Amino acid sequence: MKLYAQHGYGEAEKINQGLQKGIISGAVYSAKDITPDRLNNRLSEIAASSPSAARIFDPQYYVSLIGSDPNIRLGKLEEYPYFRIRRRSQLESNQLITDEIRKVIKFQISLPVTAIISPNILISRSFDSVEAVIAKNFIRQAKGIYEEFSDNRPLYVTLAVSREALIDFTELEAFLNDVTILNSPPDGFYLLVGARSIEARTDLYHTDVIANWMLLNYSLKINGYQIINGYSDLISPFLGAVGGDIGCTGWWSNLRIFSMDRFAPEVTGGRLPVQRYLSTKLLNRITFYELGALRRIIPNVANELPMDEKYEGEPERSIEVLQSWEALSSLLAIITASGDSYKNLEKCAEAIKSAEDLYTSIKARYRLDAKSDDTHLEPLQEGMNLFKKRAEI
DNA sequence: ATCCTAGGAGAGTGAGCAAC
DNA sequence: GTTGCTCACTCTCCTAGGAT
Repeated sequence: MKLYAQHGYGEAEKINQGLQKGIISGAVYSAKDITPDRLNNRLSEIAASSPSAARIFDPQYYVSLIGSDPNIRLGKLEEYPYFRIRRRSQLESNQLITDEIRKVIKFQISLPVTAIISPNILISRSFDSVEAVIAKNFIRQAKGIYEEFSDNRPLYVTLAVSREALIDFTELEAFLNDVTILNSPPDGFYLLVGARSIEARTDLYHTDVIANWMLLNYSLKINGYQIINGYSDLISPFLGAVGGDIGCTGWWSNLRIFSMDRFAPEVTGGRLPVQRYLSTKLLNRITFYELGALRRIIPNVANELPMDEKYEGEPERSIEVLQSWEALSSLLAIITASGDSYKNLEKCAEAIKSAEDLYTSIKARYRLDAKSDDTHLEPLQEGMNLFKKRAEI
């Protein structure tokens, strides 16, 4: 599995540096945080400086149904020619869906992207809902419309699902059956799993969410689709183990977990987050000062990768995401090396087991911050077991 | 234990200006 | 008219720590 940058507010040199260091192999740009003009320039710059890098654009069409709250934060999204606030009832018309897909694809055709992403809405409640019917329509029509443009780049269709909808296994199976018998299938999917909010860590670290997210990757792969997992962050290794092709993560917390919160009216101010260090051994992030303290008593916590030396004290802001990319890409390389799901899953199990052991030895000597603790391990373990049962591996 | 606000830094923006 | 620069300001991010 390869890693892409999930772009957001305040790009600066982060993506350039990630590509130069070879710790990411592409980037997914977000319409909200870049003007159409600048987007075009950035994509061209990357094409020139890193010709082999994947360059993709998420049109964020799913925001169209967010509602009419005047305070929603659309950022630059409104400057895009295809974007308009819609009501769900409008999308019950097949003709409108056709037109919308065409507009979004037409916009991307002129960009120096390496693949096209066709739009979709978010399935927020259930795979058995009006929204899901609309979403299936977006999926069915995409390839046919794309063929009008006689372009030869791969086409990915957005599939955005909330964790609530994903949890229902029976409905998920029925949905997968529909999607795997398409007349004109796309090359793959740009898969997003939405949490209710950015803070709730347990929202996605939940047995059924992990199991079914893995199952989506596994089933789609078996049916010949490529899968780009947007905002997958530390769950990527588990998705890559069972067939996911790409994982993505970015620098802010809203680029590591997908949530419509990103577009909701702003709540309050805040201060910059304490900088964290992604430990591949713990399958989690800890604060830079925890790393500093633990290094002396349990040196095993460090990844032994080049970026470690930037964490002697508090690192520069722009370093944090590079460290995340470096650590995650090395973890992905280890876990998904064999290309065989069964063997990869054994690697995952080993990783969880050694993380548990490491946490045990830390707990005896040091008290960790709540977000740095081991609560993610159990749902990962249980989710993986449930996945195996459901996929009959 | 939970809620809520203060507050700093980096990046983007646009006006103003100078050089060509 | 265009380009490139500075400067002051705005936007966006987020959590520590005081208040409840």
